[in-house]
Amino acid sequence: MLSKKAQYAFRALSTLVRRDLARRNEQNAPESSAFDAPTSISNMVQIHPMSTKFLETILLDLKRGGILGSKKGKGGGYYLLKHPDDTPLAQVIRILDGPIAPLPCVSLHFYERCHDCNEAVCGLNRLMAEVRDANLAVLEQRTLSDLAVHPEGAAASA
Amino acid sequence: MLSKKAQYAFRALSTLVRRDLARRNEQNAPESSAFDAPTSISNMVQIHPMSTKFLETILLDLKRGGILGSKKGKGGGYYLLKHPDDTPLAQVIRILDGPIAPLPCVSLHFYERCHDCNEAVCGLNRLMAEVRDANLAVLEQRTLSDLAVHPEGAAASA
DNA sequence: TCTTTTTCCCATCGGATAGGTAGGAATTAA
DNA sequence: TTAATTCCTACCTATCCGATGGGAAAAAGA
Repeated sequence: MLSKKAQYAFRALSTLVRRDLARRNEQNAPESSAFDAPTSISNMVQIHPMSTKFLETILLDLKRGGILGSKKGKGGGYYLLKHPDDTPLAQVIRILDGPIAPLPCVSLHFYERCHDCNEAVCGLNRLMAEVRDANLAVLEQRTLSDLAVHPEGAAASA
Repeated sequence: MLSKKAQYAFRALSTLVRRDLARRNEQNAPESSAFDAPTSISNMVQIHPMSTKFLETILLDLKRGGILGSKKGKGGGYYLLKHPDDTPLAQVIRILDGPIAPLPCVSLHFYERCHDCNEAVCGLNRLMAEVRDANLAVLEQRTLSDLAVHPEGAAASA
């Protein structure tokens, strides 16, 4: 299960993505994220109500994780460092929740040796690697852009 | 990530599966699990070293979950209620760790409404349902039998 | 009947983690 | 100078994870 951190992160990111895509559209500037339109925490909380302080720590994590940039002071806030298409959901989850794999011994980014089994012949290892791959097939393919897409062109936000 | 409970469960189950399959093979009795060959906790711990007391609670969970049967007293122990082919890994995980889905609002067996989003238009909901399906494609298909299979006919256990 | 071996049940416990809060320093724009 | 913002450190509380202890109940064998 995703932690609250990851869930809130996706909420906040969906706001940033929608703004980012809208700006690109109106400015007809498909390349490189601009640094001029940061969104403040208080702004994000207005759109998706949640604890301001908690969101603060989450956005800091996303910044340290290389997904967001920030601008301090009046008019400051956070912005996407890359095009939404270029940040897979897997990256967000790894930053906030750690490993995606169901076992440390099959994790790609957080590997830890399994001390009481031989990985080459361990049935569980092999099966959980399958599960990991099934997850990654979705989470590395889907990106922040997909967060903002609504199937039937519905208007409400989420 | 799987809990230790689930990991230990799979270890213990792999012992039961191997015994079960071996017995079926030598007795040439393909139908219905026999009730005459229970394996005790102390026996399982000898094969896969772990806390006896902890394994006790795990096996009790598996029994309540409908996977194992038990026999008390001298010569007693636990045994599979069904053919190993007929217990998907998903069932084991649900008993010990709860939901497989990454969010309660996309869980099939542990569904909980998502109070601050409209599921019909929530981008995250839709994406996490994809993740859930990718997981289930493996975990409902693979069974206890797959736990006991070693790819290259290696001899060591795991 | 008595003893041994087992499952079964209930209570507890220490440490870690999740989720969230508090207070203030540093930076920036107006 | 002031107001708005990010940034940083520390803390807090409740829950859960992993594990243990002490028996009661059942069954088999001597």
